[in-house]
Amino acid sequence: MTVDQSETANTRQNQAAATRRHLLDAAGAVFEERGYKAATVGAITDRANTAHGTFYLYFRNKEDAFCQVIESVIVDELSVSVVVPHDDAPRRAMEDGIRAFLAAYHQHEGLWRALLEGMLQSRRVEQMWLDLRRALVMRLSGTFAAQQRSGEVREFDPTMVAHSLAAMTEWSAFTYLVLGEPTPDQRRDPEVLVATLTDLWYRAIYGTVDG
Amino acid sequence: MTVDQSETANTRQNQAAATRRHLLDAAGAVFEERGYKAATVGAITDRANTAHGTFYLYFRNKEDAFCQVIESVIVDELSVSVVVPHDDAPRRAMEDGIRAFLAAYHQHEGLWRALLEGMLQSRRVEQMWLDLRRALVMRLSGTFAAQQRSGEVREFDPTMVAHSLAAMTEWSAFTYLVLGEPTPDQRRDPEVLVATLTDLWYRAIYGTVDG
Amino acid sequence: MTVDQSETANTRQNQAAATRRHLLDAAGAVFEERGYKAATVGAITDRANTAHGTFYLYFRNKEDAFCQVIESVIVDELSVSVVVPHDDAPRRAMEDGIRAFLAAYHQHEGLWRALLEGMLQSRRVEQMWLDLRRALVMRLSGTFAAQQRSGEVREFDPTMVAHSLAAMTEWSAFTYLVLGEPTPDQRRDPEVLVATLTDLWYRAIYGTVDG
Amino acid sequence: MTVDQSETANTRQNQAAATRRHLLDAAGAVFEERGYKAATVGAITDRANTAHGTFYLYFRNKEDAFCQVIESVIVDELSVSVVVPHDDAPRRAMEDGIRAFLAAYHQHEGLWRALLEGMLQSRRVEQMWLDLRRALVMRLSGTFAAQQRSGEVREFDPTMVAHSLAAMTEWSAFTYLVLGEPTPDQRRDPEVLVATLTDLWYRAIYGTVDG
DNA sequence: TATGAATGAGTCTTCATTCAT
DNA sequence: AATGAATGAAGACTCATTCAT
Repeated sequence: MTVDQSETANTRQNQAAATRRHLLDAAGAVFEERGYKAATVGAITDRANTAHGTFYLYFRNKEDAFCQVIESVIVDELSVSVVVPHDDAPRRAMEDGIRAFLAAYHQHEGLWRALLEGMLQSRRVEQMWLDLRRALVMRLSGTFAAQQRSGEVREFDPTMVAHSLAAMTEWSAFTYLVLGEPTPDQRRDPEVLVATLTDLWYRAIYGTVDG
Repeated sequence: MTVDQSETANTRQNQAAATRRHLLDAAGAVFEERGYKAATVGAITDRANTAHGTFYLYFRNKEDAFCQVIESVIVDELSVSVVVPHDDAPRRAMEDGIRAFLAAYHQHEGLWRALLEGMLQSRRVEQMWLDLRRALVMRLSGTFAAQQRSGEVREFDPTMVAHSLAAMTEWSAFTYLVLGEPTPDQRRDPEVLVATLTDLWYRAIYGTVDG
Repeated sequence: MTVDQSETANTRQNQAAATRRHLLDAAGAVFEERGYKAATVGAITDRANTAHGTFYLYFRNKEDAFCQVIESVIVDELSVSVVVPHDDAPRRAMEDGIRAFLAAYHQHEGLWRALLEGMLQSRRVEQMWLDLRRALVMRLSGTFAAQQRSGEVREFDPTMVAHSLAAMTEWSAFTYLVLGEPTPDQRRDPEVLVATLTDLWYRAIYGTVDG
Repeated sequence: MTVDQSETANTRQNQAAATRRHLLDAAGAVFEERGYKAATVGAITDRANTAHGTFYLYFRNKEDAFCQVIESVIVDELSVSVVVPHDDAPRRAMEDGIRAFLAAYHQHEGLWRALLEGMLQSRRVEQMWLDLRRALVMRLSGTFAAQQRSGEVREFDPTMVAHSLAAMTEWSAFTYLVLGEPTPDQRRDPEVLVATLTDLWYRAIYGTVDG
């Protein structure tokens, strides 16, 4: 292969990568705006300034494109939000983790909404979401178990508690940030939710019950 | 109006009521089985043994039918699960309320799933769901506020805590009962979730924090 | 059910039957003109003056429509061409059968062509065609076997001979009538083919070999 | 032109010839497996390990490639099967010719099927097929005419009989070998067909009719 | 009140072919 | 000679909704 061919190949690869990027960005924007079902391939290619058929050069179908969007957009950001407990400031660690998660959520509200919708309509999206969630819950559960072994926290079923706290966090975030609950008219302040959730998490793990 | 006419009218009204009932039942079953989007008017009228067009005599459209189904099926059952605190056994009251809610959920898993889906696709369904939810959260919030005034419980933002605990409960229920999380292979035992949630609720409201 | 309703129902049934007829006729014409693959649902509904969706009220899909066309158009006509041997004039009976078959072919040349094409592209069409053909071959084979038992004709494998004579007849007809072989420039005269085929059939069944 | 250039040119030519060969082989395999319409240019270039665009360096389009495949694969083999009558053993000569034809057919069943399909969808393929066929029929017809002039065989229209016997042979072969008729469940034995066809050919040409 | 035939907008997907490099 | 990214026309099929009877 001559240098010339190599350069040509490189140029083309870059072009292709750019096209893929345009499509992925366009797909992200369209899913964000319209949700899963209402997003159409036509809207994506229009926004990406490519021909309709070009879409199928990079994605098998809409489902595939959606999964790629989620993976490229959400998964990365979410990994930041892993709760890393500091021995000396457990509450602070929790708070940071929750804040990071809510920030990731806030960043792509429409996409989370679309993910929820897609999960209910596509087996593959559901699986992707479940895998994502299970990884988080299991990491959390492992942390709890370790803390139990070292006597830091009381006894409880680490998996069920991790599951429930995770549920509280995601669904609170969704209803509060995306849907504007529980008081629709007011301004959202993510910090209010951070404070509430951190408090509940902390009580759930470290708190004691009087009676 | 003669007696005869009146009787005829009555008969007609009864007929109509029966038809409406058939359609509502059929719609409930179809939404339960297929979800919101995948449910078709044809499937509903087939199951109800009515003509396709009859559907539009009783419902403005699919969205309307879904809302009526939800209202007739879910709302009633849900009202049972309102947490009514007894002064003497607050934990027991909580547990009963949570158990009732999970039971209602368990009863109509497919419908809850469809509700989630419909909420993400139809403004009106979203509104219905939000109204439903807000009523619950506000009732809960009011109870908390009252308990705070009487000194039974510590200080916290009653609305935010109600919102978050409700979120934990519904989303735990959905992921646990409908999606089979967090451990897909095991049998679901609602009581395990009841115990976990009750514990977390109780700690959230009545627990104290050591440090 | 009142008389009025019955009349209404009847009127609608007639309407529907008419629509179905229009679609079937249109489909026949379109398949005749364009062949199987090139025929489109749009072309059919355009010609039938119905909406696109109406097509799917009467046919599951294009394949289904084609099969219905073939069944309504070809099968009937073909049944006429069954060879009914008269004891006293076997050659005349053969000739009449062959002539009838060629006439049926001639009537719907494009449709036969489309049938051939559809058979190669759709499992269901292939099956329909094979069933049609096998019935003919087997009837013929049975006739030959009977004639052998009564000593009218020599010994040979009745099924294989029936198969081969049928093949000669259909493929001769196709290449001669539809494709214009073997001498493309001349006028087709079906009687020439009738004479040739009758002669070959007769020799195959009743002829003797000198050496 | 220097020697060096010439050698380079030669190398290039060989490369090109090799590429063409790869594409032709790949096309043959793909048409054989999938038929005419279902074969895609992409499948061919994939199998040939060339770029998609390279296909159009060697063929004007799919139609052209198919014709070239047919010409390179079928025409050669078919020329073997020409019936060459020996004066002393006419029946044996016929049998050998028929056997050779069936063998050629058997060798490339999928391709014959594709040829039939292509012929019905492309004017140019139809023309190629007709030319091929007409050459055979005319050669046969000429042979018959010569035999008639030398008094070896009876009087008949040599072209029509050649046309009909050819039709019997090809369509028998197709339905028997490719489609598995007339008795789908049994094993195919080409020799059974050879025997049947030879008998019918012989009777058609050399037989006499009693009455 | 009930019927059910008819509508037609809306989407996905495939693939032969082109062309700049 | 070879590449492979891009094109875009074409067609099947679904289904909520309407409306004449």
